Amino acid sequence: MSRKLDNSFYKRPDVVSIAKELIGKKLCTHIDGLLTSGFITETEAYAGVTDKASHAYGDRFTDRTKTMYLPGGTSYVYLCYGVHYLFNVVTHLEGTPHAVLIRGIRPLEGIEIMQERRGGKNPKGLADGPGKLSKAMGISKSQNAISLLADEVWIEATDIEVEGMHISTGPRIGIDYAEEHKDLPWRFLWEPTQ
DNA sequence: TATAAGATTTACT
DNA sequence: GTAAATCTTATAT
Repeated sequence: MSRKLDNSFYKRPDVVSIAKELIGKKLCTHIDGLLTSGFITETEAYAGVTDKASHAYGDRFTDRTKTMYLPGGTSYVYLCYGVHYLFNVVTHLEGTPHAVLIRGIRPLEGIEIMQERRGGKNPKGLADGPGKLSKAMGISKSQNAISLLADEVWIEATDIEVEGMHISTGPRIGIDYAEEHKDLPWRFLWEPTQ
């Protein structure tokens, strides 16, 4: 049974709400014939041309950022520091570079596969950062600009009780250059009640 | 054309 | 706690 999120979720205009609602959803990848999935625990919203922290601030349109201008429901995979891939979800309509950065997940299926991809580390800290997450799930540049409605990378709804989840907010990470925008509470973090 | 800095992680001191 | 790895983009020659 598929509970895959579709355009009615991704194409809404409020990227901050989408970022918050993605917490607790299930991120799945089916890459190189291997299935992995995990609960999304940490996201950040990037609000296109008006957000100084976004690559697309001021309507910058380059080979790298053009993916953010695609319609909602598209993946945006970006190579950071020349070393790590960061996975984003493009939202809203074509021509509006809104995106949600997936910063962390809690591994669910394919944990052994993730460990192997990450070099045999223990499950703790397997995918608790944007670069680690992408590596654990097999995401690389070949997953850039693909549809999240297809069968390679997608997000499913879950049965988690949203009301009961503890979601904390705070300023985004690693964007001190964004001046007055750096303190916006657009980072969402799921803290499970163990 | 060349240089600097970034939505990070890892290893070493 | 500090530094290195190493690709893309923006700014300066």
